[in-house]
Amino acid sequence: MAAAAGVSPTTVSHVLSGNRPVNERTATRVRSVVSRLGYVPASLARGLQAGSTSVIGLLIPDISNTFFAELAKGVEDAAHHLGYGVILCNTEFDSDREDRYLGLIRSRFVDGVVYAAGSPPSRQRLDALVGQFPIALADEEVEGLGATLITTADHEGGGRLVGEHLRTLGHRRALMLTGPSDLRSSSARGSGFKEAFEGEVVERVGDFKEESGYRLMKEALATGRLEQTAVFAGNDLMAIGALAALREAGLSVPQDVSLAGFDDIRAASLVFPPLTTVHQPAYDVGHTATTQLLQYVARHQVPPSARHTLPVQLKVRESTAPPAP
Amino acid sequence: MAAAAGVSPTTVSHVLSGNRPVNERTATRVRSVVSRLGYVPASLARGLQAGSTSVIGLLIPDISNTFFAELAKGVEDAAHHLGYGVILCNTEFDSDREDRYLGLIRSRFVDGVVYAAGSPPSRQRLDALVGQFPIALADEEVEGLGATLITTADHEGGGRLVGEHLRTLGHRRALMLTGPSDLRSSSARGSGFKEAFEGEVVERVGDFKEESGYRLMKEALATGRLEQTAVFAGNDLMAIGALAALREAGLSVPQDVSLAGFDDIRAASLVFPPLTTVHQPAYDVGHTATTQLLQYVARHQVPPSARHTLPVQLKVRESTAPPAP
DNA sequence: TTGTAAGCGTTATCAG
DNA sequence: CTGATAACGCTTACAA
Repeated sequence: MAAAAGVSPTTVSHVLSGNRPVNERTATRVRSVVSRLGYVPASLARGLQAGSTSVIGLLIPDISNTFFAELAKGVEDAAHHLGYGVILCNTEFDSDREDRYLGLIRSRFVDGVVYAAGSPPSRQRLDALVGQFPIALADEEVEGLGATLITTADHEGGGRLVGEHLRTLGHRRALMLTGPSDLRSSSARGSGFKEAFEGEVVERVGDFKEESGYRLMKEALATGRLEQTAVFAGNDLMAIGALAALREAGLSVPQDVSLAGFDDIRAASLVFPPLTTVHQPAYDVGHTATTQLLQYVARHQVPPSARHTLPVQLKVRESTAPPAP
Repeated sequence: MAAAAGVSPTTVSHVLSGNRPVNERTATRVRSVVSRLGYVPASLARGLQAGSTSVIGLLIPDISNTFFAELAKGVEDAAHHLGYGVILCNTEFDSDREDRYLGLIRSRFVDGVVYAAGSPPSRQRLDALVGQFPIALADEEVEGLGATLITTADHEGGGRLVGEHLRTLGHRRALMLTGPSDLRSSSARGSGFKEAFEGEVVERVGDFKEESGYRLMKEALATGRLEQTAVFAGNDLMAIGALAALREAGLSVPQDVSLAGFDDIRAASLVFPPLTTVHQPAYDVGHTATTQLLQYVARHQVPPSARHTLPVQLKVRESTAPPAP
């Protein structure tokens, strides 16, 4: 490239970066050759020299889950806006896969990480990174981790909103279909709910997947007549599973039983009946986490501890109603 | 690192790569230092030396669209399986953004690209790349592009399936709410449909977004009584929009009008009534495109022209029925 | 205003 | 069996 323009690589570099003045004639000549040849500086070489890649990693368990897809969009938007690329690390809840990606991170292919795959086995793996590498936890916090940026929705507040809502409607006995008990997001939803509901709550533990909502609901139904008048599912996916089980059992929502979810994924408003749920700002979580992270990454600093809790919103739709008399 | 183990960098490299025999004692010592220090070779330096990054780019318009999210998952799975990472390039249908990402590609940050953002303005931008850079087109082909790998679902066949289905039910007049006319996928669905339907078809052109389905349906309804007994939307999103418009107009599906979509996104089976649609193997499209692409990338070859058309499947649900007598 | 040379952290080649 | 050296393609002192 330099040869083609009859100048040194240095000059080409400076023409392109504007890092030092270049004679206008020379610059023009260089630019014309650059565009004729379609030359673009090799980002690897540049990154090696600069000690940074302008790319961040996004670790999530499942990109086809609309919640994470929204979050990913927020991350990508923020990153793009600040001049960073995003490398997609889909773990499928698989620890081998997560390991591989953590390796990629430690090989300094990325300048920072937005970590949204908070399943517990991740902890030890993360430990090695945190404090030495810029990480922002999104959506899920990881217990016992050192200094980190944390951005989550207000899970506890959301649970509280649902609890109040059902109590106000007149429900006194509720069934909770929770997510994994070792996830803070899951337990926080539950504790918020129980605190506000004040009535009798029976818990069944699932895993945030649709199938577990279905199965748990089936099990609850199998014991005979359902004792509770309301069901609070740990997330919308589980609620949708529970809805199917309820329908199969000939129970109608909300006449026979009220049902509420969490997340407000797109499907929640599409099912019949549309689901009462807690809107979680997935996009904002991703966006905020990324903006926070990059603020430090750009200055070559390891981020400090800080927590951002984003507000949630109760969406009352048609799946909840007063209990049958 | 090398110093800490008392050997040369060369030896460290060989211990880690296994590229040449190393004395077992030396190797053990090196490995212990490696793990104590948590050393991982810098991928940038490695990539610079090797002339490849083991990362591919995935260009899509919108990761929060479930179709693309599924496709992305297929891409990521295939890539991961073959030892590649995926960098997420979400264009938001924005050409500036696409340009930035194409720049990233031309800077050789990636070894290849899966391109699934086939909006027409992309063509000239792609031209500069194709033939010099490994690209696989997924889901959407771009007209007039040179040698490329193309993987799409059988859009035309899918349209045909819907056409036959509606004709068999007894419909003779249909309204088509199409996607952008300059997308092959969209026009192919339409031509397949018209060919098989054999009846009278009125077309209205939208843009594959939910809102356009709603608007187009509204417009059709505004002209007075709907002349057609069946509506074929270019994709499920548009069908869901149309469904809302129909509902608002007091028309019920499928009693008053039959409605079919395309894609079989998750929401399609969740809406009420569940949508008759064409299942498009989004995951497989992504997976196939990536597998094909990497086959050449791994050998440092530019891929030849080849086309893979993946079969689609008609999912008959409750939104279609014989026309009212 | 421009060029030369060092160095970023690897791996391949060539020696020993 | 192991080490020195060059090279990957850039950017940035340092020189001219």
